[in-house]
Amino acid sequence: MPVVKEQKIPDATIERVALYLRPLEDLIKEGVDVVSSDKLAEMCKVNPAQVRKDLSFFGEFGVRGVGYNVYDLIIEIKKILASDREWRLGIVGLDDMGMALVQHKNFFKRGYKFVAAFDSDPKKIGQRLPMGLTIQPIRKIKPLAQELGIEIGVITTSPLQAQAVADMFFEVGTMAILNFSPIHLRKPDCCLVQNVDFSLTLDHLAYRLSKVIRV
Amino acid sequence: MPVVKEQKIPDATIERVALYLRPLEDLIKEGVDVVSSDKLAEMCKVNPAQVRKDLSFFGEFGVRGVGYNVYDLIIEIKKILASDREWRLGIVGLDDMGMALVQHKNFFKRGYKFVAAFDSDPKKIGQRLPMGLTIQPIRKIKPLAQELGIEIGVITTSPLQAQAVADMFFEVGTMAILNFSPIHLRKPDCCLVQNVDFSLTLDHLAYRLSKVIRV
DNA sequence: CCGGCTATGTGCAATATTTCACAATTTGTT
DNA sequence: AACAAATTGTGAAATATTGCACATAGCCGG
Repeated sequence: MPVVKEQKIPDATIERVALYLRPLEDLIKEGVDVVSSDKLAEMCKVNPAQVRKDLSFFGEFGVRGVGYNVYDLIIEIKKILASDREWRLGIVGLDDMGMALVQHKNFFKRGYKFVAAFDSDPKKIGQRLPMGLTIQPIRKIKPLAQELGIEIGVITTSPLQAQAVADMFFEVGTMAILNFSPIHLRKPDCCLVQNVDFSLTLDHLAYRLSKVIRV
Repeated sequence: MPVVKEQKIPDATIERVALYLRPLEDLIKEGVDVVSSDKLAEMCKVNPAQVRKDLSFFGEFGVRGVGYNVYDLIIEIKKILASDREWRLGIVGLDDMGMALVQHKNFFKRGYKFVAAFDSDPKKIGQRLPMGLTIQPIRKIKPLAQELGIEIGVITTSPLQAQAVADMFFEVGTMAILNFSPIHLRKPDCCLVQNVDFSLTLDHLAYRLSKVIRV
């Protein structure tokens, strides 16, 4: 009887559980339908006990002596992550980064669907995107976010505009922002902001590289 | 007498130390030249003791009763992260994502310099980029990476090409890859791969959002 | 239907990270 | 020169995460 325990779930666990998804999908493609924690752990370069413990936070998905049914586990993980449904995204800023995100095929596959696109550049407004969207002016963010039920706002504007754009989303009930702009966004307590900062990623890589080189 | 201790430094510490950099640079712009761990912690939404402990892994940079000199601390953090020098990057794949990265101003400011660009699309080869680079064919990766001393390879190709491209870099001594392709790259033990996967980021955000909504 | 085999789920120990709390040090004031 | 105020650096406690090790449970062959 799988029961979700009332317990604090480590952030790292959520991250790993999301990570398990892609290898599992690869297994499906290969026609494999049962996988052990050992196998999955090896594919993800983590500890097998960790895989089992991670999953056990959310229920009992395996069969002792056998392993996990790959298909079922994918379904369960999607339920856990709330990615067993469609999420409606709006994007602001359609320079190269924005265009790259809008066309990103994995988003669509995983149920992340861009339902509106906004830019402040008059030259861009009115342009059709490959995905069938038309670029809207910034002033349409509030009405459209509300009308279309945008749940996640993706911001790739300059840092100068980012806060104002985020505030517009917050005002009409969009509670999550994926922020590519290098600025710390102020936000209401109930809302979520997830920053993506490639400079930080490169800083970390450079740090590790400098250690390797020195050795 | 600042001494770097022989001790394992948590990954999270490295990440936070990199994070401290931007607020510190903001302080410089505002003309502030001394900052306390409390102030810096507040700006970064972390615990003040954590700021002090993080820095203390690398030396003693503050003055008791006073705080940290902002300018000096920036210099020290850059030394810590090995971002007190130029890093030479090569990028493979110049669709929107690649173009966005090449033009990313923060990279340049932080010393990350693209010295070559490669693509497999014959239509793209020979094109000049705004940064003064000319797009080269894939077969030039090995000679150019070697000749130009590329230290970090940035891969934004399709997953089908990513492994082959990574291998070319590894073969000529490029020891770090920043990988935007949704595939787990095989690598020699001495080399580093840092993956960037927006689907995972969105999965995590959607998870947190679903908790907030439910409450 | 029993016994052997296998791989999960989990209590507990080991490790790692964060936070507290305070001694140490500097500056400024009388 | 002594003292008050401020803020660092850090040992030690508190908390969190990871990994081990094994009891438990399902499967299969005879």
